[in-house]
Amino acid sequence: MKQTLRVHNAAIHYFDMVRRCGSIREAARRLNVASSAVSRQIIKLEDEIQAPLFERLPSGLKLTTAGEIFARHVMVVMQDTERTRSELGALRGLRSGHVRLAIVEGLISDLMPTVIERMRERYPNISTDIAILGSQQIPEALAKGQADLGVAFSLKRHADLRQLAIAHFELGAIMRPDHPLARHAELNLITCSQYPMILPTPELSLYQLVAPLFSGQERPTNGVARVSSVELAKQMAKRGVGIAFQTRIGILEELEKETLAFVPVRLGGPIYSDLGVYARNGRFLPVAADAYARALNEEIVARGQGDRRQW
Amino acid sequence: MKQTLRVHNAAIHYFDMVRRCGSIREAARRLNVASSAVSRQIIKLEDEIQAPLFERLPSGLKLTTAGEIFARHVMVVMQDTERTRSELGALRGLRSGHVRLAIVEGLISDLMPTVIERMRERYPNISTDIAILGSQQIPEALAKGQADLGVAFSLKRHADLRQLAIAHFELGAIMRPDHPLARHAELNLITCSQYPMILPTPELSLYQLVAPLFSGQERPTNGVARVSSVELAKQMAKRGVGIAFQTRIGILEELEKETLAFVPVRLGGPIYSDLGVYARNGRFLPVAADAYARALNEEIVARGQGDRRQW
DNA sequence: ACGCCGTGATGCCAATTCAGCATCATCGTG
DNA sequence: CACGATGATGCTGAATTGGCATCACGGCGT
Repeated sequence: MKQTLRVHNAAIHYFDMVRRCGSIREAARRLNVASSAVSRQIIKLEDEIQAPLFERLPSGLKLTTAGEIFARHVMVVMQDTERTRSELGALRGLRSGHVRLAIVEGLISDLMPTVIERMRERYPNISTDIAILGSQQIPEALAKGQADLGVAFSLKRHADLRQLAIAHFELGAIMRPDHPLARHAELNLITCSQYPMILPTPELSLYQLVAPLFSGQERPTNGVARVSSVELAKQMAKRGVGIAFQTRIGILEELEKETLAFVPVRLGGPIYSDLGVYARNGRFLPVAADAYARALNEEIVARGQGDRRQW
Repeated sequence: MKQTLRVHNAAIHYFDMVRRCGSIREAARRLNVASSAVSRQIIKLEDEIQAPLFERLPSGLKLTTAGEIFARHVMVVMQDTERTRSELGALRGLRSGHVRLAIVEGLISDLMPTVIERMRERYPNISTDIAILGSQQIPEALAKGQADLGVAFSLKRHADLRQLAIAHFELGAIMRPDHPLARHAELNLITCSQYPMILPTPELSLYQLVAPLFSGQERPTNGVARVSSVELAKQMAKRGVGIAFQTRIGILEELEKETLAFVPVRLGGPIYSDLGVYARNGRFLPVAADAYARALNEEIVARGQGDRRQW
C-alpha cells in the first residue's frame, strides 16, 4: 500500500521518522530496520550537510536549526512525491489517494457531509481523514504538513498559506422561531442584549466578530453562557436557552425545518465572516486533494453571499 | 563548487540531464560517468514508476506523459534543494548563491543597474545571470525552471506564477523637449497622430496598451516606424525621429538630463501598465533569490505610481 | 549507591547496489 | 553497403548498505 515511490534515498525517510519519533531506535523499529542503519544514515546526512541535524539529548533527539531547515526540505520532497504519485496514478486511470482535512467545528453539520457525499460519488477510491481543530490550529497543521487542506473562518493572511476559495457569510442571531425577535428583519446590539444570549469564547473565530458588539462592557449583562462550540450554541438556541450568534452555514438544516430562525445582526452595515479553503503555500496539490479543494469550493460558494474564486 | 548537497539519489540527476540532452550517452559524457550507469538508472526509475519515462526514438529520447510529470517533480526537488542549501549556507554566515533573472528589455537602462549595484553592495558573493526576454517568454522560463525570478510588464495572471511585487506605471508619449507637444500636460490620440510616431510591434507588451488607441485603423497614418525594442524607440525619439510611447521607468535618466520629455497619454483616464516581479508558484525561494526579490521590490515600488506589495 | 534498562555510536561481515568495460543489435547517413 | 552513433546488457570489481554484537553513557527505581 505505502509504496512510497522509492525514488528517493532511504536517508530522508529515516530522517523524517527520527524527527517524528525523537529517537533513532524507535524510528528503526517502525521502519523495520536495524538501528545502526538509521544511525549511520543520519550521520551521513550530517556529513553531507556539514552540520549536525539533531541535538543528542539524554531525553531524546531534538532538531537543530539546520535540522529544521532540512526538515522543511524533506517535507517539500515528500509532499511533492505524493503529488507525483497521485498524478501518475491518475494517468493510469485509478483516481485514488488520501486527503487529510483540517476543518473548524461549524462545518460538521452541513457542509462537510455534503462534500464528502459528493466526493464519494465522484471518486470512490479517495479516502479522507478529517480533523476538527480550532481556527488557530489550522494554519499550524498545514504548515507542519499534518493536513493537506484547511477550512476555516476569517484566517488572517499568512505567507505560508494559500487561499484556494473564499466566500462571505453574514453574521446573524439565531433563535427559536417563537422568540420575540425572530420576526425582525434585522437586529442591533441593544435589542439583542435585552434577551438572554449565548456568547462565544475567544477560541472561536466568531468571538472576533461578536466582541466588538459588546465593546466597553466586559461581561455582557444578559450573557447566560459562553461556549466554545458552535454546535453546542446551536443546540442551546434550539432548546430556547437564548439567542446565539452564527452565520447561516451551520444551521441550514434547521432553517429549512424551521426549528431555528436567523436574523442578520448589523452594526452600521452587515458583518461578514469569510470562510476559506487553504493549503500550504509552496506546494502543488495531489490530484485527490485538488479534487477535494474543488468540491469544497463549489459547496462553499453555493452557500456564500458574494462569492469569489481565486485559484 | 557544484556540491549539489548530494542528499538525493543520483538517478534523479541522471534523469534530469538525460531530459535536457535528449540522449543517454551525451548525458553520461557531461556527468562524467559511463553511459551504462545512466541507462540503468533510467531503467530503474521506470521500473519504480512502472511506466516508461522516455520514448526511445531513433532521433533521441523524448519525454512521455509520465516523464513530464516526473520531470516536474525533479524540478521541484532540485529547486528546493538549492533553497535548502542556500539557507544552510546563510546559517553559516556566507551569504552567497546564484540567481537567474529573466527581465524585459525596458529595464536595462535604469532599474536593473541600480538593483545590481545595490545587491553587490549588500551581498558581494551573490552571482547573477540576466536574460533579456520578451514578455511572453518570461512565464515560460520560470515554469521550466530556467530562471528564478522574472520581471515583466502586464503579465496576465497565471496559476503557475506567483507575484512578489507590483507597481503601476502610467503610459505616456516621449519626445524631445523641443517637440511641439512636449509642453502639454497630457495628450490624447488624435493630437499624437498628427505627428510622426514610433510604434511598438506586437511582441512588446506595450503593444497591448497602445493598440487600442489606434483601433479601427490597421496602420496608423503617421507611424514612421514599428520597432520591437523600447531602447531603440527611445534612441529614435531622442534623435527627433518622432514621438514614442513608454512608461517613465525606461527614461528616468533622460528626464533628469532633460534630453527627453514625458507627457501622459490619456484615454478617458490614465492608462497603466503593471510592472511585476514573479517567481514560479509552488516553491520556496533560495535566500539569494529572495534577497533579489526584495531589492527589486524596493526599487520598483520607489519608481511606481500607486504601489502594492503582496508577499 | 548501585544495578537495570534503554539510548546512540561503532567494528565487523555479508548482502546488495552501483559503475565501468566490452559487446551487441539497431538505425540513420553518406 | 559501410560507417558511426545510439541504447541495452552480461560481467566483474568497487562502493554502499544493512544486520549483529558490543561499548560507553545517562536516567530511574530499588
